[in-house]
Amino acid sequence: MPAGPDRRNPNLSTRQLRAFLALAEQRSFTRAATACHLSQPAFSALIRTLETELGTRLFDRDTRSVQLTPEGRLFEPSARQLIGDVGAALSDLGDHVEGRKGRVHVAALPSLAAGWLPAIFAEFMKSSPGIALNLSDLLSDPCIALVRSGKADFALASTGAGHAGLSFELLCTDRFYLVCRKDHPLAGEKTLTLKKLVPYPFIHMSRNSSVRQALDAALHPLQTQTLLEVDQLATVTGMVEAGLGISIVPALTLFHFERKNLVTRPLAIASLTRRIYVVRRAQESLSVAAQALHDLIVLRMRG
Amino acid sequence: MPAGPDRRNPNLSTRQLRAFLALAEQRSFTRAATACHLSQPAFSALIRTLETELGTRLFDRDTRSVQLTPEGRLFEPSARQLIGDVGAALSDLGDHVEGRKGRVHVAALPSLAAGWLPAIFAEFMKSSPGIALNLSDLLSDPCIALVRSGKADFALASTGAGHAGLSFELLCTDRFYLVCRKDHPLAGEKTLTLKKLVPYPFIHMSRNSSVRQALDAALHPLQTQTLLEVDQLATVTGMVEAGLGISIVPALTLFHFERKNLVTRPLAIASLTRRIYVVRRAQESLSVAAQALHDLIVLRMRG
DNA sequence: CACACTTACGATATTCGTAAGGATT
DNA sequence: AATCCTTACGAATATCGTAAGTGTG
Repeated sequence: MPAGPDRRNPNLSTRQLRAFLALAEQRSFTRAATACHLSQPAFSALIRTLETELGTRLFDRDTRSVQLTPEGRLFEPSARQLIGDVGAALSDLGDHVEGRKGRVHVAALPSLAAGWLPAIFAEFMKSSPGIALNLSDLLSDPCIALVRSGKADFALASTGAGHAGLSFELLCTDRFYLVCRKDHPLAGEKTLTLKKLVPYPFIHMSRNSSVRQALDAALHPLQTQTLLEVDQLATVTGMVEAGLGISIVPALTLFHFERKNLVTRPLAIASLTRRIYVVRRAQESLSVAAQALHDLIVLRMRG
Repeated sequence: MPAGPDRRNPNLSTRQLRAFLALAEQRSFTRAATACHLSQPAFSALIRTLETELGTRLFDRDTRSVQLTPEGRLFEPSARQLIGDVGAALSDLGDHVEGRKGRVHVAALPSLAAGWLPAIFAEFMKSSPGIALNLSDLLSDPCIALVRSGKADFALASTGAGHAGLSFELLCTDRFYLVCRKDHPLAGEKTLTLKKLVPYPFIHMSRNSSVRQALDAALHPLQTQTLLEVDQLATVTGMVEAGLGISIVPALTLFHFERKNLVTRPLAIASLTRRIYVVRRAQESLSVAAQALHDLIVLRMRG
């Protein structure tokens, strides 16, 4: 027995709908076939197949006239609507694929969000004006949580514990700098070692910040003389500028400390680094827009 | 050069959309292929073709996991909506094709609309409860005009002038009857000839009615003694019953005259007939619902 | 007999399922 | 080793275009 069209799951194609609409408009197989870039018999077969699948004649035709049946007239607005909806969906998808539309949600450490990302965001927004950007400036763990939950496309963070299902790509290794007042004794030291710094009062970031964690790991087992722990780098700036103490911060945060009365000096200590990772969900590709921003970030960082 | 997918007119099929949705739900090529009644490699090719046509990867897959890409997630609601819309359109069309939905607009002569059609309409409405009926009870010319303009599906009328583009199918030949009071001299006549009728005062339908036109054509060149011309058959009934005169009416209108004081007697005069036609647009099929009503009308008239 | 849709038919392209391959756990 | 997706490939199917057929004005 020949397999007839499945009335429950008919296989309808946009070609058939376009052919149907072309014929409804042209009222001529020959002209409609031309419009569809098909030979007339092939076009005729296309219509016949559609009619078979729908289970009804759609056109009354003889050699002299072609016109819609009542059922054809009933179907025409549906077909027009469907073709329009398909076109809209495909156009929207195309816009996203080609970077004209989109949204990227980035989670980034505050130390990156304030100083280093703005220029990149500005560049990206200029080259991709249709793409909306979203930035969550949070500590490392909340950043990673946003990625895990799917709310953020990727994060720029230091790694905490092991995270199954996430991939970590090393973006850069951030070296640390001493920050102190120009009139501080250390400002003129020739070579800076940890031992020389430890005696002075420190202004620290709080212990849950990635800056502090990297620093503590590097200093261990040395103990610093902690004068104050604060949450914001800008507060560190103010405290150091007021002469309350010194601090050690990563290179990417130095823009906070480019001030008249302050000195920043690199610490040539190999172990004293902070690793910044691009964190994303493993086995899941980035959206076109997110990939583009990711690529720009990597390019500007490494290039 | 291989013909790539036309980004402007992509050929998208419901099978592809259903496959996409099945895979998005099942997150497994094997299970989704089974759900789509396809071998797994064939299903895989179907997805690959769809991705090629859309110009983007829709799923991230490896041996361990299958999940939507961001673009796939963007497309999913569209696909779901499209499949739903297609299903709704096809279901609606199917309802019409199978007679569960529909509307039929009939135009019919008043002489048919009052006496003969109601029983047929009642029968049709009972057997096809989902189909809405519309009846325009008008004189022949307006009936035909409704058909020509597309407002009515078909008409039951006598033919007027020649009408290009319309088809006339003889439904029945209506014989004429004398109508008079029981106490009228003609009520007891053995054989009725036109000559015997002519001397009596007549109650006539107005000249633009099909009843009158058929009658005049048959009587010619005889002249009747016209007492009164009225527009409604019911008025004829009243006038004849009041003893003002006699009348000649077609068989299909006799239900108006089934009254205690009246007599109806067939006129065995071959030329005295009225032809009732089914009038419809040539080269245009009737809707399923209209065809069903048409068939019932013909069956009940001729069967 | 001219025009327009349908049917016939061989050629081409697509799609199918089975079987083998490759990657991951 | 087991599982799952991809690739390979011959077979079945569908679709195409050319050419002949058919019916109507």
